[in-house]
Amino acid sequence: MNGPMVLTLARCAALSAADQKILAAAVTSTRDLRRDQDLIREGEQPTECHIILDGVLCRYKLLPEGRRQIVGIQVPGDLCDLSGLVMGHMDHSVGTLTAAKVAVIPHAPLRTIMDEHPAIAAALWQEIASDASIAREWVANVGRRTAYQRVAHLLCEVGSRLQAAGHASDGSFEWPLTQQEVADATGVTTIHVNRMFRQLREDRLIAMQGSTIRVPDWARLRHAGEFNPDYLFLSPREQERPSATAS
Amino acid sequence: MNGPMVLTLARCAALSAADQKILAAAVTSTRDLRRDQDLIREGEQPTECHIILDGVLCRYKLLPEGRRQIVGIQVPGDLCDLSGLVMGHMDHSVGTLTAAKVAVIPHAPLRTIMDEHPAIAAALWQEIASDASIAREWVANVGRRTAYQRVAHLLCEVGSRLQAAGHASDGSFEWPLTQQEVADATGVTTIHVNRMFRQLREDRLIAMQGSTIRVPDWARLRHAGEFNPDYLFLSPREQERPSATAS
DNA sequence: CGAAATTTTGAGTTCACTCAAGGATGGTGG
DNA sequence: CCACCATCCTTGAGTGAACTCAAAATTTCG
Repeated sequence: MNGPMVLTLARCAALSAADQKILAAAVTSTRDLRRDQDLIREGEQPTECHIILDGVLCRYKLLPEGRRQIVGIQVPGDLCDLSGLVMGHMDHSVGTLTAAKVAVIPHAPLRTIMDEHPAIAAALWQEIASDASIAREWVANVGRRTAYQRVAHLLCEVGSRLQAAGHASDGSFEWPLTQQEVADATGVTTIHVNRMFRQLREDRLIAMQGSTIRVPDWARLRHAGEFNPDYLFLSPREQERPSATAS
Repeated sequence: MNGPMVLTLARCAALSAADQKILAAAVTSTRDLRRDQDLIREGEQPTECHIILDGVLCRYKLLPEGRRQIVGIQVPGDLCDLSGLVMGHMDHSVGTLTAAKVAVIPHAPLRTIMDEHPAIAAALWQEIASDASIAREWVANVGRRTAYQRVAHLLCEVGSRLQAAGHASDGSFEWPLTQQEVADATGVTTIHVNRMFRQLREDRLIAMQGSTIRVPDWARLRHAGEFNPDYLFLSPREQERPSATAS
């Protein structure tokens, strides 16, 4: 492995240091991806899994007439193609939203490790179950919330998860999505997303400078997006809410 | 157990007869549920799992102001609260859409069985992973399809799954949802669902008599709903498409 | 520095929503 | 067995949130 690889599985709270080391040892290589590159495509039958070391990716589906729906965001620490391991083929594609770096673990040794280390198997179970939970929350988000609420909710989720992954500080973080991508994630048009961002700015729920977003008052943004982080199943350590005075 | 219980796990294709017997032996009791009754509620920490023997249930989330989003449908053969086993607490509620009967398996013995029978553990993995896949397809459905397409898509999914569960014949099946519930599943209003049903009828994509729906031409309905069953991961045996001339 | 991608704004349109009300259906009890 | 009540389904008319089309301003990056 190239130097001291930082492999912090998102659900590592359930893993001992020894188990984490075992997983890290199974990594055969890393891959650097540029922005807007696919890691896997729907229908493919992958033979390896990927853990995100850096960068932000998304799960998405393509529909007729060029429509696209982003069905999930993946941040560092996430295992992004377990469904390929479990089901044999991918029901969706995974691609980058930013330049990214992923660790590669072939399926075969991973299966062996899971057989021999129940705690690791349990952590991977949780990864899949939390993916399912997040997808269900997204159904509710696009199904029953207004465009304004959907964008606020997405801001909360991405902010919380970047914070948990150690990529936010003091309520500020790099926003990894273009407005086109926010549109594909929330099921509205790009133009309308732009109007919602403007309104969120006017309402002082967010402040943007370039691609950095600052949230002056998380409680208000959470309220606006009806956001309750329970569905993310972040471990208590990660739960630390991005508060204004975290410092 | 009360008589010859029919416990056909939806993903039983992956299970030997012996393994199925082991699972069935873990069932401690059955529960009869009336229509519109909750099996589990969001936030609860269940100590047992349920396999649907008969009837149709749904996963749902409640939102402020009485809004509700149904995030999944469960048919006979489905294991409907594995997420409670894996994550400790429920991120959503599960309730009946029709009168139903479920088999109860306590968590503790189930964990033991999973440790000792990898094939059973694998089947449960697949159950969770397919839940996640279905939820992602639902995100795309409510996010990027018109009301007409959403209802057509739901008709296809429920029809296919009832068919796979042995509850449909010759392209006809009992439709288990009220229009209110279809609205909660597709993210539109009840009134608009009614108009979409009318249009589907006028377009000869479905025919209804009472709560029985007949689909004269599955290919056309699938096309209308952009429905591709791959995301359901039905086993080849169950894959048999409800065709017009199934007899 | 220039080309391409992204963001921003305006004007008009439409799909789906709200409000309102009548009709069908099915279960329950007298 | 029928009357009644509750739920569910159906339809119409007007409204509004989000969409489409068009185009300019800004940022990013080779």
